[in-house]
Amino acid sequence: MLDIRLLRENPDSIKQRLANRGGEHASLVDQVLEIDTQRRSAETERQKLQGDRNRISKEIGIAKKNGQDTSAIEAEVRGIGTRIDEIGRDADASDVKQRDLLLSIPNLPHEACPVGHSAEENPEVRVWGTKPAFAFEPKDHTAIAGALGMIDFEAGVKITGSAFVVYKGAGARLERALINFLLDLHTMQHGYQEISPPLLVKPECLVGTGQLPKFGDQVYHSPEDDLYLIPTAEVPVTNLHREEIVSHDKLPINYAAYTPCFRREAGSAGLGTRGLIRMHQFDKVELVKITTPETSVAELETLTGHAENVLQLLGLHYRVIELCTGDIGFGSTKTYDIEVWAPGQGAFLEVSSCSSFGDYQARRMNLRFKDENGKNRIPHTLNGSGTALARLFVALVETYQQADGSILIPEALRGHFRAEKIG
RNA sequence: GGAGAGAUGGCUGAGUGGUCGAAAGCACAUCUUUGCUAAAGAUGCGUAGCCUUAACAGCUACCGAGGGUUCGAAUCCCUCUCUCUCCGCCA
Repeated sequence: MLDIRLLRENPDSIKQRLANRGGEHASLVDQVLEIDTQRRSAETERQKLQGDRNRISKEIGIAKKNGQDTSAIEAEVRGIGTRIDEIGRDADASDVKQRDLLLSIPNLPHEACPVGHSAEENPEVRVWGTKPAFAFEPKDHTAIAGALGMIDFEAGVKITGSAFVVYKGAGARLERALINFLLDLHTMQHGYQEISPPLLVKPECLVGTGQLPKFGDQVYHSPEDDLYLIPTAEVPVTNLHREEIVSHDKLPINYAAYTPCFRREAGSAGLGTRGLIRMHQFDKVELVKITTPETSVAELETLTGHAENVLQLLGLHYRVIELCTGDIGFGSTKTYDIEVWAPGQGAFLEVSSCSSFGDYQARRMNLRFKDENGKNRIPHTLNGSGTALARLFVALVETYQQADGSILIPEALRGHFRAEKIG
């Protein structure tokens, strides 16, 4: 959520920066400002009337104590009360409307975020490693894992539906080894505290991180309980401190959480046609940071480095790209995507998206921190995948496939997998 | 699921219709004093909004949440949420 004061003071520069995202946001800004004017005038009027009522009511109390008749003055205050109700309804309605509008305006891209219209204009930041060479034609992960009995795509469809999958045997064990490897790396080497959150959350949490109200159709919902299945651990973990004022000496807060993630992927093309690449349910280890505004830019680099370290340790070729203003997410100010090379696909797959949200999420969830001077300020929130599991699985299987159809387990993972190869 | 108790400021805890945004204590901050590593005193010490300002100040709202009664609600009524205790059930 943007600060209404920023909008009041610099509406034109806000519109300009939002325009870099593409899409039509200027009229939303105008609407908010119009409502804001109405809201404030109603609010001022209401408060003046409330002040009148308080003062006169106090006089009634005193008069009654002195045994005086107060019926006339009571009638007067009754009239004020009616006015307060009327004006109050207007003020409250404007308030709700203003908040709704603010919640539907995306975040401002950071000054450092490259300006561009679409994914084609995302600059490549760096590349690590090289494409592995094969003495044979590398196979697709569905073929390799299928042959080894690691994944049963048909069973997933049978018990749930398309874009759900059943891991079996070495496949399930590889998935579990990866989870443990990632959690151990981030908690023991990178200094994150491990969190194991609920997978169902209240709607307020999704409002806090920005999925609601705009993207409700992408999230699974249980209407009986009004609970949502999390699309990412970012939601419960960032919301751990919703409505809180944390002390400055607690910052930065660093959390790592493994959870399954659930996404409806409504409107996504190609679902279920490419093995593990786009699923309704997938595992992910998520990194979340809450920082001071002064350190968030540097922390985004650190966070991205932690995610990259995963791929480096596993010996997987990857590149880092920065998303341009036309491609960054709704709440993000600046985003790096990490894409791992999958030889069987002949393509890079996005396994991590690392973003700084500035104060956008924190303002939505009323998260604040008390600084050294005792002032309440709004912290910055960041998150990044460290990393998504299904696509990491794909890259790993396709990169380490052998001519005989077996899969070599990279050195760093052997302690967790407890074997050197599959097949 | 059943029965009971409760929810007040960072914490403890008073307050059952009229200067209560809320006593007192603790904690915390600043200052003073004595002095020595502890104590005494003074002052300050919630959040948000509105209106203003150079700044201070002022006004309004908030005593779990929402609604109601009333000229006036922390206080009375209703609904909900949560916590605790006991019983039942369950992993």
